[in-house]
Amino acid sequence: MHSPELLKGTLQTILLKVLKDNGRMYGYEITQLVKELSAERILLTEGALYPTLHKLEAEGMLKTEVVTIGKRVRKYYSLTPEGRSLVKERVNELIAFIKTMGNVLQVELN
Amino acid sequence: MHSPELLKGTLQTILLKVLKDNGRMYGYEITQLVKELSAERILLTEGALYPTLHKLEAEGMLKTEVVTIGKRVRKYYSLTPEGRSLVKERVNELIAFIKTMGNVLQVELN
DNA sequence: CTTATATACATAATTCACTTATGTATTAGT
DNA sequence: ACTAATACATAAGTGAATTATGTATATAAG
Repeated sequence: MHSPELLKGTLQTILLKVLKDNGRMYGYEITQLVKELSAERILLTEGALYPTLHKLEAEGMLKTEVVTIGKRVRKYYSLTPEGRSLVKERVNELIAFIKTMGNVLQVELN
Repeated sequence: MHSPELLKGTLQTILLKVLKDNGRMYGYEITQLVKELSAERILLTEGALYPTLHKLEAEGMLKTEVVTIGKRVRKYYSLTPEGRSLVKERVNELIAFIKTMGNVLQVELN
């Protein structure tokens, strides 16, 4: 498990990017995918996940579609066009940040 | 300038690593070096810098030496042996985190 | 010579993205 | 029948940062 402090500031980027790569997904599904992609090292908490999804939706970055499976409700999220621009921005920002850290810490990152 | 949120959790690592690479340094000197190494993209604020240096000192990771230049006081910081182990840990932790992010976001980091 | 900027430290108040805790309800496995 | 997994949501609390403020010396510019 990575230090939660390091995770700070990366949650929006993660959500937007997995939605870009995988089309529409629902909250719980995202937690499972991120868990898998990170080899158990990033375990998204619901207290952070849902409020962030709601926020991105309120900002018009995500749109939702509620689907009922039996008696169970799933809320699918997908990117809006504005969300699509935001992903690129956020991912580039993170890559730039990581490169800067490489320079400051004088380490190779590959 | 990088998003301050991304910086969170990296400050201790930065301080420890520049002290490891450059021997003893004082606070203001660290801010200038980090500014230079990051091409103006990481500007350490005093409100974060000094309390963090004090905390690392209190934990026995750093030792200090006060030097008077004219009427000006400088507080030099350097790593203790325990600080030296901590740097390695912290840098490895950050590298691991960055690799995980690369996997989750499916991006190349070099 | 005086005014602004840079150097150099320090700490208190505030912010905000997260964690932790709690709640509700359905579905599947044993 | 019970437990764990699935699936959502929100309120309370935390802590590392930002912002603001304070003190003081040194230097450059006009």
